[in-house]
Amino acid sequence: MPYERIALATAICRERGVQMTELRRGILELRWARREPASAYQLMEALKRRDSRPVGPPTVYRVLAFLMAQGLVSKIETLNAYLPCAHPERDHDCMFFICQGCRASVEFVDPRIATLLAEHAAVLG
Amino acid sequence: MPYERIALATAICRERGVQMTELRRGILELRWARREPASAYQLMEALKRRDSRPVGPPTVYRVLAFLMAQGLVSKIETLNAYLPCAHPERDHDCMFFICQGCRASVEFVDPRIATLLAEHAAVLG
DNA sequence: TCTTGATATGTTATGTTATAACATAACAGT
DNA sequence: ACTGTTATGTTATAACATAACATATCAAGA
Repeated sequence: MPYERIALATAICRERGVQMTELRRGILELRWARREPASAYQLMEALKRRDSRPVGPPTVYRVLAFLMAQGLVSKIETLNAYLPCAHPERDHDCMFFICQGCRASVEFVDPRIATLLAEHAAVLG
Repeated sequence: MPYERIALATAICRERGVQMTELRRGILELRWARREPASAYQLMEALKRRDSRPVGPPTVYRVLAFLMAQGLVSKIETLNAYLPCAHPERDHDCMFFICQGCRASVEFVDPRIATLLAEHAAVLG
């Protein structure tokens, strides 16, 4: 299952003319490997453990920025942590619930909410 | 206008049996003085300039935590910054738009969104 | 008004998250 | 191979936040 996620992500990048590099794939794989949000520094540690290739914070943040730009991961601002995004192929206004007990996450999408937000935005400016 | 905000906040605290101290009032006033979100460290600087009373980060964060608990300010997670909350008397699921150009903020409330979120939460667990 | 327990603030140090600035490497098309 | 673009490495530091412990202030009863 994680493999299919990676294959899909790779295909999407190909189609968009951006590069799914080994580093980016590695971090995306790490992200799909666990269900809990992971911080940039946790991912940095995990990557070092897995590949014994040390990377610095800027590298990790750049990769996360790229993956977010492609809709492959989302940042959970309240946790300063990152989650993989289940539907990168669609334009995504996805939202997440995070269990306060076990930190597990569930993604969902509701266009009605986006519509309501857009209405407010239109009224307010 | 800001004065009324402070008076209302003070009354609310009184009613709830919690203390609206000088420090807390000072930070809340600073928050109402500007329309843009302000970070904890910016508030710390502003307070020092105004009162020439230096306070440390823990103090500021504690005051912000208190004000948030009372519904008097909200944290904008994407900015690590804080905004005063317009309706502390009501139980508040308020949301904000922040202008990416000028950083001005507008608060709004929409119970329909809260309802939709609650529905999803119920379905998902 | 003195004591006392609770609440609030001060202080020091450090932990955590994120980015600026600049150097090097890998890649894609010619 | 050459060259412009994209990606990554490296060093240092900025920005945000809290742990742990000390002191002060308040509120209410003896």
